Amino acid sequence: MSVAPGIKKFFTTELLKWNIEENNRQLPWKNEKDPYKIWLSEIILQQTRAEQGRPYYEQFILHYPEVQHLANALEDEVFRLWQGLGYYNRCRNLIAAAKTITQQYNGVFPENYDEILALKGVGPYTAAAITSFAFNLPYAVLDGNVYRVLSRYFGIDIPIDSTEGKKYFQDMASELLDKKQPAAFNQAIMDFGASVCTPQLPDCEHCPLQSKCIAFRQNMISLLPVKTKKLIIKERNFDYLVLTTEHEVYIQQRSQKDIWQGLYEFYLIENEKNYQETSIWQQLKPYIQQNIDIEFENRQKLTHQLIRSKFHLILLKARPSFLTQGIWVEKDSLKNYPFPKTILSFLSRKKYF
DNA sequence: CATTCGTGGAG
DNA sequence: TCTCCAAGAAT
Repeated sequence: MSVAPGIKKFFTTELLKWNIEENNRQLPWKNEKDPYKIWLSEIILQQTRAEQGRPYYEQFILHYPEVQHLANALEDEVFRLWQGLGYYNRCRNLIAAAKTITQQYNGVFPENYDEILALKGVGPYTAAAITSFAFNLPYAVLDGNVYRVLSRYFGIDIPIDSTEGKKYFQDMASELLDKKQPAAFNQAIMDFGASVCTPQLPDCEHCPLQSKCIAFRQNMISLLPVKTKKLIIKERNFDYLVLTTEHEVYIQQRSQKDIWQGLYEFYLIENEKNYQETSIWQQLKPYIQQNIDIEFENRQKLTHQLIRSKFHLILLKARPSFLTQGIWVEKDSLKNYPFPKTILSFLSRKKYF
């Protein structure tokens, strides 16, 4: 890192000063020292805005005040609490890690970096956050905020989504880290990125780092950080057969390896121009009492996908014998199962359920 | 190493 | 309506 020492010193000093003066953001996990609660908040906050994650964090703490409560909970119940947060693999890993801590570590949260990193769902960022916040160990966090702040202040145009960029910025963050107060430094740089050095329209006017910020001086703020990869949006068409009998509905749990893993849904036919030409429809035909075609349709824009879902409400005379992968549940008990937003928006109309 | 995983806020 | 992207990790 060929930067004048004075520039680095200025960065750390001003950042910590800013943190003391402007640290008035009231978030429940702020200044928390319990590693369990820090871990929980960090998993919830991965790729998630603080205000979106906050109510989930509060519910989890309420239901599972200690790690063994989480480890012993029913999986569907935990997924119900996670419902709506997205990235459901985090939830599965959360449960797995809770079991590891409870069983392998006898309920005591491990205190060193490598053991914490080995927990399911914990990567370099989360391990650094937990060790620094809970135990004040000198590990520098590297998240979206840190990439942005460092790339702008030091004027680095190495793509942050490249292998080279990851190593470069991690080394830089580690070097800048105030080893005497890693918790405060990590907290400061992330808060600063979230509230001053924001992705769009950063508040350069009131920025304490402005005078030495390369991006500001060279009018490069909007160009940094650099990313190379472009998002490719995949389009998918879902036809949901909402199979019902008089009192029951057929639902099935989504398998791994795809979106919404672990959540439930109705019988799904994907990417067929006409669902009534499928073999499953031919099998269903003799059971059908009433078919309300395309009762409800919606589009869900995901980060990497555009999903168009059509819901076909179908009343059957009886349970077909060939549907074995899912379960039949009382219409009233649907609220006990976790569903993706697309399904919930259908259910929320409460016209039939 | 490139791809994939949700949802919602903001401009 | 469209785009970006958020306290990243697993595969």
